[in-house]
Amino acid sequence: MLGLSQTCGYAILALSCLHECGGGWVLARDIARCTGIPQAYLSKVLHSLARRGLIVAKRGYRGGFALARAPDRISLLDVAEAVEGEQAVPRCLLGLSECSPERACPTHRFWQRERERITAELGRLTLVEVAQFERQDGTWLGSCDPRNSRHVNRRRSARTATVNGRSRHRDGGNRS
Amino acid sequence: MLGLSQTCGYAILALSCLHECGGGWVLARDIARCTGIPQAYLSKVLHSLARRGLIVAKRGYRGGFALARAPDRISLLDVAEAVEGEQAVPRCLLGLSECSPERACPTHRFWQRERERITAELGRLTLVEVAQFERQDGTWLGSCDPRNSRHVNRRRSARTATVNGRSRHRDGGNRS
DNA sequence: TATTTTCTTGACAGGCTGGTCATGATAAGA
DNA sequence: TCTTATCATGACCAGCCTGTCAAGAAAATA
Repeated sequence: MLGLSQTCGYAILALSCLHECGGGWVLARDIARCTGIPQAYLSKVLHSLARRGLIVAKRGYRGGFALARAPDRISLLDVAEAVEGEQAVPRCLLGLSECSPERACPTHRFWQRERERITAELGRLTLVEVAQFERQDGTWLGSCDPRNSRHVNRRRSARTATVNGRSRHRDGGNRS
Repeated sequence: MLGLSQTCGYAILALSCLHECGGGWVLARDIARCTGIPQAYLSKVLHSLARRGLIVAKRGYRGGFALARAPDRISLLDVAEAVEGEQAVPRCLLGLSECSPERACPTHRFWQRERERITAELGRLTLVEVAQFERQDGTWLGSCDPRNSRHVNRRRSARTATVNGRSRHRDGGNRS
């Protein structure tokens, strides 16, 4: 099947959800309800995004997740590589391990071009474009706003933890 | 991972190998040796290609496999759909089940265009183009000629069973 | 310090993909 | 009819992806 994994789709939905909240800690539970992703699985996806430094996590009372950097600096390619590893867009369309310019598969040249187009587009699309898309069309899948949830942290706490605006960038690093 | 399955790559290698033999029954064992595909697994791949009518199989002494129709009428898209089902190039890049024009994911429009390009190219590329590619570059992975193998059927038997030139088209149908 | 809240993480399960092995079915020829 | 060559197919396995569950660790607060 020629496509990214479902987990990658989940990751983009979750990040977009965090972006929509405009900074502040958002509970995994609320992201799950907002996006429809199974919560237990979402926890693992979020964890892998945190490990790759795309988001930061805070445990305990009034904890949650937040973007680790500005939304225009998180591309869909970043997400794909965080979730699926470096080879999210593989070199050989046919999945042949020893396909190279010297020893190529028949789709090699075509896929080389196409791969560049796809990689470039995934690199260009950031969470900002995703949000714009949503506003323009109103068709985005995860359009429920987690801030309207009864479980979400109060707005004032969202101001305290200004994650996007830099200030706690280095927090993402010191994890075991 | 954004790519077709390895099995699909196997299928294209195997079909190309059959085409290179220019008609006549080729043993699964020889295709396996020529392409490097594990023989037991190749058997299953060939079987699924036979079920979809891309090749014909003959059991018993001097049996083997042969293309069921002319090589320029077997596209890579045919192969992908035979092996991976109709949705070889899925509608949603992110694998989201409910992604549609009314309720879209952020990559929807981009992927719609890209999907058409890829599908068209896979539909255009047939076994003939694959063979041309091989001749031009000499880089094709499965370039060992199974006819040079000590196990292959004698050339005279290859003339007997002219599969490509029509004549036994209907054989593919009557299987339980 | 005890409690509550929340993320973390390991165990596990089901389905799919890639792969192996053994047995059965069938075709040709002696 | 017997033998041999060959494909067909079911059982099985390992690894990955998706998903669930539960116990553990950490942070805030009373």
